[in-house]
Amino acid sequence: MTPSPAFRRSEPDARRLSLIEACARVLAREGIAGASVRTIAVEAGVSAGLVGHYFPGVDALIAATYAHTGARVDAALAAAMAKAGDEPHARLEAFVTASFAAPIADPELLATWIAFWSLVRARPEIAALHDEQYGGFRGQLEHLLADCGLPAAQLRATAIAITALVDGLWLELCLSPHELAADEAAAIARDALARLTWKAPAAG
Amino acid sequence: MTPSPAFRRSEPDARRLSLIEACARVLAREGIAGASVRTIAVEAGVSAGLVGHYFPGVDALIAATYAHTGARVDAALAAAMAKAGDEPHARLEAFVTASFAAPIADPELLATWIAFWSLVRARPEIAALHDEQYGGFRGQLEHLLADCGLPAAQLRATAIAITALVDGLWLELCLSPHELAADEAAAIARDALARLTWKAPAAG
DNA sequence: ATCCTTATTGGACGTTCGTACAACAAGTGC
DNA sequence: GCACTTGTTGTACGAACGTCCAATAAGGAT
Repeated sequence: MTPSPAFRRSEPDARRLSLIEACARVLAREGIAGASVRTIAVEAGVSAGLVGHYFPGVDALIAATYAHTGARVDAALAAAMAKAGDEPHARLEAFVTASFAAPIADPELLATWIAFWSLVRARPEIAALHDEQYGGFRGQLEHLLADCGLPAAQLRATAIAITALVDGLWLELCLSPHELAADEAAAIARDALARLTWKAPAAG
Repeated sequence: MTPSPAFRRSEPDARRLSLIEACARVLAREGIAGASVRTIAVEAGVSAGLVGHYFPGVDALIAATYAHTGARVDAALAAAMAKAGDEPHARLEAFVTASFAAPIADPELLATWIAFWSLVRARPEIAALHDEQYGGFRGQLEHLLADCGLPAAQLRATAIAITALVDGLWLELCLSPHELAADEAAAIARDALARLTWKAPAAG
């Protein structure tokens, strides 16, 4: 009979990915405080030593997990926009409301995201990733707003406001899922988007 | 000559408070991962063992720090509202924009706040504090909105949107202070508040 | 079948963690 | 000046931490 192997070799890229996904799950479940090399390794079903084989340190694994998660979000947003067609307003609304539908509105993903936020101040490499992610998001938003005819002078402030709204709704969606559901968050975002992108009222 | 004392006794309440404040500073500087008993004790200028004398464990100290920080925010908001007088719209605007002025717009306070957010999912007692804090904030907001004549049917959604906006702006203020300044955040919040509280547009 | 590459394991290392506790000493009442 | 309370220190302990590395073995190549 064939002796059952004690472990199975993986393609380096596949193993790398499985470690990243395990790291994301641990971050979502236990937060940054519980994301130790051993915990992540157990979650991935491998030995602790293997983490060192694929990443120079646990910090690098966490940073890679951030980058991977960010790419997932970007891809989901791009897909939602592509699905919305060519009409600028439809694309803008799709871009914003996609944050409150699968696969982005996943509590696990949001919890992972919050764990990253908590690292930005203390870890410069995480801060760099954040600036890149946030800048990309706001840049796309400004472009979409311009396509919708928003005056150039209002692009920055409006994009910041919408980004803040989305992030804030993410927060509550994740921290108090019993208080706020994804579909309600989507409705709130849709309404707020319409109000924030209307012609400026006469100053009073 | 008088021998200089090796240490100074403090009133229990004063020492307790100094430990809480030291904990907040550590959370702001290093995040939750760096908030160990020893680090906090050094920050407070006492020995590590003293923490155990005042709190049953480091988790309790962190929870107490959350409660204390929340009370500080509440007090600052109440003060800003009181200063605004009796006119409902002025009170509402003061309540919202106070989040972007001293003492709330302090990067240290915001960093501490983010550290708490990262704990909500993993620690039930922190989740309870969060629900209380968030509920209180939104409750006050709904009350102010009602005073401003907003229809009852829109109170909840509008309060959630404004809270999300404030939280999202806090986030960016703290994570990318070089990208977003407090006064710009205040201006964005003021404008968004006006737009979000206007009469609903005709659908279409 | 044998060799070779290298993914993978498991244990060792020094450090830091949270907690407990006996000893010490500061301040108060007498 | 003495006793007493208790805030405070320092240390000790086991557990968990990140990292390193020699030994092992899986799977493809020949």
